[in-house]
Amino acid sequence: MLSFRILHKDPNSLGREGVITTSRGLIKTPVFMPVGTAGTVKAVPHEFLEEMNTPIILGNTYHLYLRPGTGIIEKFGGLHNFISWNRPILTDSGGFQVFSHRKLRKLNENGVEFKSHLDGSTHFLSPEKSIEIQEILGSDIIMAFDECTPYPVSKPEAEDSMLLSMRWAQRCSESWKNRNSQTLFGIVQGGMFVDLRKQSIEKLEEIDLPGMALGGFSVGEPKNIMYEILEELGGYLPVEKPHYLMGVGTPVDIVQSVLRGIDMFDCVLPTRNARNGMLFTWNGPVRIKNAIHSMDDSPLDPKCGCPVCSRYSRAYLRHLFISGEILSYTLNSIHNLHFYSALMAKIRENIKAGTLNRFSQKLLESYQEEI
RNA sequence: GGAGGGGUGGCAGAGUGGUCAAAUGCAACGGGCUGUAAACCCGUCGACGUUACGUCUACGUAGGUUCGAAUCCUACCCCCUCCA
Repeated sequence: MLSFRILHKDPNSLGREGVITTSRGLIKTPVFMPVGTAGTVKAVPHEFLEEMNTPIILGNTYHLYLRPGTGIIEKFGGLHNFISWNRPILTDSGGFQVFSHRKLRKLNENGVEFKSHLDGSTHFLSPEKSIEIQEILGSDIIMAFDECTPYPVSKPEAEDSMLLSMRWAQRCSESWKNRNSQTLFGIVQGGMFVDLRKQSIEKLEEIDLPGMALGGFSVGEPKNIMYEILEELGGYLPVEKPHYLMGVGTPVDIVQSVLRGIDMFDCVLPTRNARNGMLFTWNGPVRIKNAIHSMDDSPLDPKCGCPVCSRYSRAYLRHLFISGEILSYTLNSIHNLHFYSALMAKIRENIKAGTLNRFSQKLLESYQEEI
């Protein structure tokens, strides 16, 4: 069971501040959900996620199904018990792997045959199978199995793909059994075509799932296309349901999307970039391996209250990264996730205060991006 | 004292007459990463000219052979191994 309540609306935009209630805890929105594909937010112990008030993390159906396999997770009574995380979990359906592993799979009306990237074995994922796996995982929010459309695609291709995803969403809904303990979100597709996207929203509204996700963005399209489409879709999404923009994004992407009515985000960026030495600060990105930091005894971000910034110098963080020390990945990830967590808290405060536009402007200056 | 092996770009290490400003790895420097096949990937890396490209200086030192030398010859300097 999941309920969504909007507490405040930004007077100057479609931004909303609210709360999602699940049986495993509250989720203040707008929220950023760290990605923990294989049952771990890479390099970060759960304790740190809890300390920085991470309300919910992601898991991935495809990856967990391949390894460790549903048998093991079922024996533990679900993913929460297996990984020892008792806050909410959202699992992606495997739809993103239809995109990211597109050279290793064959798609037909019934579903997708994947050739495992681990051992070459073949596995068939259908809407029903994805839901069945997600029921075994026991995640609080489960996602419809969709085809994440690549970019670029022609309009007919985008339409076919969207209609397929909508038929699959219907099948997901029909096979969704644990309606009391798990909540199913539908996923809007339609490539970069606004009319297809609107059509997709309408079809999902007919199925009437409790949450509305937008998929198929940040797949290589030019920077501003997504903002423009969100702009058009903002007023079109069902107001009373949470809006989840999948796989997005940069700090600027997130604020820009909140302004256009998005409530939920996930992205590998803070964790992957952390492991690759790119750190987010309130003054913009820092590439910690750059020579300029080699003697710098100041903290990564003096405005950041995270355990890393309160204790370690830039010079030390650089040394750890350059040396390939394991601790580097952990400290960098903790910092970046803390930054994202603080970013979302600020976004919520600014919605309450009606100052989200000003906040957005400030962030743009730090990240020197153009809208 | 005798016998043998070797000195190549920051390091390791290929190359043994022209296609060599010199493979490859590491280091260094810069960049990328958006529902995670990512502790990954890409670029630069002798100097000078913005770049295509050109010029110059370079494979221990000094000479030589050759149209042409990191590669062949001579001398010298240094290092390593084995034997006494």
